[in-house]
Amino acid sequence: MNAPIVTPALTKNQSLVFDVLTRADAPVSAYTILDRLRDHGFRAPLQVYRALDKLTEFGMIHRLESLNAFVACAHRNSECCGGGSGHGHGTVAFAICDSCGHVSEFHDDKVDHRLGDWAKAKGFKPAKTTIEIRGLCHGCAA
Amino acid sequence: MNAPIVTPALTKNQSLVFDVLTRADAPVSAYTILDRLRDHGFRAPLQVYRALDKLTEFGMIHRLESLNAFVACAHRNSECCGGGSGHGHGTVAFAICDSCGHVSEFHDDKVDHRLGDWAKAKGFKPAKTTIEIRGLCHGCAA
DNA sequence: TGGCACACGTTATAGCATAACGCAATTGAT
DNA sequence: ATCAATTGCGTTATGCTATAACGTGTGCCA
Repeated sequence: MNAPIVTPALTKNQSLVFDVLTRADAPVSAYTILDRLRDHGFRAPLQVYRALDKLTEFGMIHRLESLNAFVACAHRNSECCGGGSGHGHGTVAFAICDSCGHVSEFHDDKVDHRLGDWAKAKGFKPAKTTIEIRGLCHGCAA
Repeated sequence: MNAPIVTPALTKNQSLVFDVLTRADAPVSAYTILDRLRDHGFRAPLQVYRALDKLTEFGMIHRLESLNAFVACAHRNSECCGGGSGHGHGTVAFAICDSCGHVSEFHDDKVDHRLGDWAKAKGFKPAKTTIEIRGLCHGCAA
């Protein structure tokens, strides 16, 4: 059932954007990505957004809705997030430190099932689920 | 003019904004609220945002992060969402129909505890948790 | 070799949110 | 009463986030 997780061949722009995200230790906004890629020829937001769209579609990055920013998927190589077709496992949750910006990505089957059960009971067809916990990480809560 | 519902005494602007949200059958953006209140003297986004901030603080409305829009709290009169001080029950989740825009607000203790347990295990101190399921409601999924 | 799909580049515009200033009304302790 | 602190209000200006609409180039393959 598992097609090997073929990382699709990325275009130049997609690689550049993905690189910025993998190097970052915190979420990065689209416009910050743009600024960091000006030296590589990026001039307009659309160049960034188009790459972000594709990378999201590939399941290689995530958008943090409460931040309007993006992170590389933490579950490298495992069938974490699923791409366009055969989704990996379900929803991913994020714990975001409001102080240092660090993001922990995790998955919880029980939460997933619980929300799925609610949807089933209501006849709601989920397409994408967002779970984001804002707060203070262990280090910053000290 | 309609007298506002009970709850904390609202200022005029807060009442007007809250009214717009209670009348709406779908989430409303700040700028849409602004447009709907021009006849009542609203001229600038800040008038809306300031009211929204307060209403959020009072627990009377919710912000939908994945939509950049706002809804009135569905749990009228019960101490659902908690205000500045004594919080009502925990996190609220939303199911948002991408077709008709309808939003169902619900709460699930198990999900709440589960996420709480994760946080406790990691030493993460949650401040605000967002759970939003985008998809198609029963009627629209037909 | 013509049509298609897709990435790319550019300009312009739309939509969301806050900074910084000053004024007015309220409260509440002196 | 009066002053000071607080809070809400209004305005202008600005910044950040995202997409529309147009056209170009390239590779594929029927």
